[in-house]
Amino acid sequence: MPYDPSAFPPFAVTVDLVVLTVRRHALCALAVRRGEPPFQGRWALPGGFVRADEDLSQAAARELAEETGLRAHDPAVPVQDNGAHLEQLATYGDPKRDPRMRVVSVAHLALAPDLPAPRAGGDASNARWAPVEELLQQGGYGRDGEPVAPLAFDHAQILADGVERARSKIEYSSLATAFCPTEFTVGELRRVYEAVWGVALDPRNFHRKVTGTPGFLVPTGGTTTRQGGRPAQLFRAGGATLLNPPMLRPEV
Amino acid sequence: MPYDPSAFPPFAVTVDLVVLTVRRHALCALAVRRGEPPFQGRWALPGGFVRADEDLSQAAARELAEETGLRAHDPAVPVQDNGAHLEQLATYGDPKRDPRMRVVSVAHLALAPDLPAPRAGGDASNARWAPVEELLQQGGYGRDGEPVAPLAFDHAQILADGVERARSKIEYSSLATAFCPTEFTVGELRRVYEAVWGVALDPRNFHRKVTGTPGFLVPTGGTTTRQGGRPAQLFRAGGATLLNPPMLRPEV
DNA sequence: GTGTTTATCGTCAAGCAGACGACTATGATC
DNA sequence: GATCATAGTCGTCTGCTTGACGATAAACAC
Repeated sequence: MPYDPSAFPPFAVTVDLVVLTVRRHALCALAVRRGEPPFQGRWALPGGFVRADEDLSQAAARELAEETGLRAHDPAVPVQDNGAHLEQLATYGDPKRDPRMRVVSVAHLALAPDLPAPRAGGDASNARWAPVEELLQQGGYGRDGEPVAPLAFDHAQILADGVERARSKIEYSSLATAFCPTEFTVGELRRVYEAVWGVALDPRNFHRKVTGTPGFLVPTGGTTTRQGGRPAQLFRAGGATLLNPPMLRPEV
Repeated sequence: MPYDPSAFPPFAVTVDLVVLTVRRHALCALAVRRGEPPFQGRWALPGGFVRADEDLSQAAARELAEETGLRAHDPAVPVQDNGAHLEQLATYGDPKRDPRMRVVSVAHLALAPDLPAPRAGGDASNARWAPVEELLQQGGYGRDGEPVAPLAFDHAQILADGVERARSKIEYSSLATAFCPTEFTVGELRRVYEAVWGVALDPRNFHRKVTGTPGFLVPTGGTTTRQGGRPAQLFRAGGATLLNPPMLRPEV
């Protein structure tokens, strides 16, 4: 099969972002309102076209910065400051997923600590953090009683895949610390697990597990009472990125 | 940002396949020899352009069938007959990964039982099963003393990612059975784990683990002596696709 | 002070994994 | 046919991890 430029059809390639954070004990995702057809006025995942000279991860990092101001982190470096974790999720290329043309979307997953309200081109009403269950329920009613339209395109599927990736990955990695600020307490980390998994964990067993895993948490020496109650030790994420044996998600 | 068709550059989209199998106690991958530039004469992963009306998974299944004659399996259905397991691996889109043009490749991972020698357009010399360490070593010498050229494009990276995916996924899923024929013995399944992980496992503990996990293996009633020694029970893969608690890979 | 909240340490029993002994049922070899 | 080599299968024991849960500690609110 010789090289024949007419032998392949042209595609548009985009990146879509599943940006997750934990707000008020709930796992939330960033959604933006579409300003033009198709799906005008509907909520969608942030994303955009990959530029001609851009790598996929560069495009994802650029979109993330444009939407949230977050800098993406080199995955090889442990999570520090307020950089977000960013990784490729999966690629979606159904021929009919975009009615305009053939679009292949390389979805990425970003995990970020709780952030100020998002901006989308400076317009706050066109971007928001929404609980993932609210975004994923099809045709129900949101917390404010307003009817909820499903996400545009196949973004509900992409979001569901991203949430599932996050849920399973915090089992065996230190990724949950990406949802926390630089310094955090064991209790704050536990509340992240509880929000992402939607379960309640035993504070004593959780404390034993995370403090007993070498290299997972590094004490900073400080303490805080920002959660109330007895002062809690502050930690930073340690160098260990793999949790072995994994944190066990309680069976449903 | 209004819809502007000139706002995005056209891409070529391909699928590349990491097809793994276990032959003679070694994890092997399917490689094809390139017939045209660039990288003419070098080994590469099989793959090809996605057609205009084709989904990504369809394109991957088509390429797999063209190269091996294998039918891909619906992932929702437990592995049966000689269908191969096929799943999306990751997408590679470095602007310079193909010197001819901008190509985004959606790599897929296929796991197959040991197969007869492959064919590439009917020409056996242009397709082969090669041990993955042989394909991944850069500029060394193969088992026959012949110098080994690295794989074309970024295929060494893709292969390495696919191998790592397979290695980690058999820990917590029943995916290792995809390397086995329909009916297999506990020892044969153990040799799959040993080949994929490159370690030796205790036959007694392995037997206890896999036969003690409900729904993982279903006895067919038959026995075989094809491995020599005492006759062994034959099993089929059970409905359980998740292995909990996981099979522990011995630490390096 | 009393109560509430959160953090942290300890105890105990059940389950699982790793190490390894013992026995079984074939084919191969003498 | 006896012996050996090979592979499969069943048990035992020990140590580690988990899940359930009691107890104590250190802050704040009243």
